[in-house]
Amino acid sequence: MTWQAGVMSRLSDDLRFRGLIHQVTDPGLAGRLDTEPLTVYSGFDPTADSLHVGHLLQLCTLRRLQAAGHRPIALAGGGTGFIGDPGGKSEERALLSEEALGENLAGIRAQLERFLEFGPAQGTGGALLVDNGTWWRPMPLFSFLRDVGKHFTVNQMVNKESVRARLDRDGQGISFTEFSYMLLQAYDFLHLFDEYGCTLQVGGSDQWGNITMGIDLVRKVRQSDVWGLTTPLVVKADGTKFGKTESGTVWLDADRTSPYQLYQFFIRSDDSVVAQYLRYFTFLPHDEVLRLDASVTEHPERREAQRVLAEEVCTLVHGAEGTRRAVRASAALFGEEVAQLDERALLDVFAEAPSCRLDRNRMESGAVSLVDLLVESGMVASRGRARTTIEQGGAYLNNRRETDGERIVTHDDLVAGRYVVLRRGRKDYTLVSFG
RNA sequence: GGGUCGGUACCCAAGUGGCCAAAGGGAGCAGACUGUAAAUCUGCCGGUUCUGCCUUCGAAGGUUCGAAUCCUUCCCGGCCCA
Repeated sequence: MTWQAGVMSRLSDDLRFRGLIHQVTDPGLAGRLDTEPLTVYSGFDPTADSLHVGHLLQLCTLRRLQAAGHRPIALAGGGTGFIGDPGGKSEERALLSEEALGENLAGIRAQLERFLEFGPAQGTGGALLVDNGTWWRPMPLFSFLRDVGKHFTVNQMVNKESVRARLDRDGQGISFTEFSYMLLQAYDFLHLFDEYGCTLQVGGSDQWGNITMGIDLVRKVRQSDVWGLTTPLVVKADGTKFGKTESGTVWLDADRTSPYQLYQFFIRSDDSVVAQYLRYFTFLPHDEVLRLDASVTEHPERREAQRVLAEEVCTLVHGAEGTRRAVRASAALFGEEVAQLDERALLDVFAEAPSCRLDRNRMESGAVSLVDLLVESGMVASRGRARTTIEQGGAYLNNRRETDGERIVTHDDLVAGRYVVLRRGRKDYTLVSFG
């Protein structure tokens, strides 16, 4: 990536416009971001083999920085992932096995590549992916205690919010291992400073304490100034944690959360947060963002901002083709005339939406009732629940409400010769395929 | 190690021999209203072959016609003492 002063000069304005700056360690940082290329890092803990939408803000922020000419380093915590960050959790974390960690790192690596341009060779301006396991594993305990531990007092460590929370909590402790986490993260910054000239760490607002410790360490040991920037905590309209639904985490891995499901997650965003999400998670020009803001105010029923948001994020994460299918599947399912759908549209739906296969012969012999369908497709947990749902009017076959639980599914119900669209409630669809 | 209080359904939390599949709240689900939004109101919220039957109140035994409730042992946690 080439150095473009013109692009970079607008970076701080862009970050401000998008509300991405929660805290900075130095008021002068904004100006610096606009005038000189920096190497910046953000850490990702490999607690699973996929990132989830909770990581989206950091991913997008690094991407913005890179687009403006800075060099991003994604730090995969192969070393710290062994330890566990005590912040944000009320309990001690289970340690990861070495194999699990390796798999997780591989999965995350692939996803990072969707957001950042990794250079052909390190040091040529492309993004870098580094694993802190490479320096932590060979680190002798004595070196750690002498070279890292010596620079911190337990007093300041104990005063960190993340530690306090654990100390104050009755019945919970914090292990020495997790207590050490902040030292590891602080040293990571020093290491990246030494190796790559990294002078900026960005992270979520919960990382503030860890980031400042790294800055202190670099200052003490190298007499150099480095900086930190935190982004706001993303919350849902009700103030709870972003990224979880009733059915669990929204992953960036298509095998865990399909493009359709990701698209649906964002299209359902509340009016009250969509403007914010648009700023955080898309790269649309400011005037387009403002236009969509107005659209929410003037014609909320069009859900234009939600549509654009969902499409943009889905494209970023899964690419144009996956998004096309997600949009098409959504249009098909949420449109009225399921019976009219052609095979091609159904295949898109089948590929994207939750689906299941049932035995055709069983259906042909008249042995599959609506209750069976609901239970066997996994949409409800028990036959009792299925009956309740049907009685309450929450069950639909091919988008037509059915109120008879014993209703038998016949081949007359099939769409395109083998499918049945099952729906529970307003927006929960499953495509059932016979044979 | 001693004392003491406690472990109830997804979470919080009542219940302290029968009227308990177990109050209440939250979460969740469905419906109405809508815009695949929010708010509100209504219903559901252990399973089932459903006026019954089965499984559940930390675990295992026991007392009793009958136990989430009483007894014994054990496991886990809070607090206090050592």
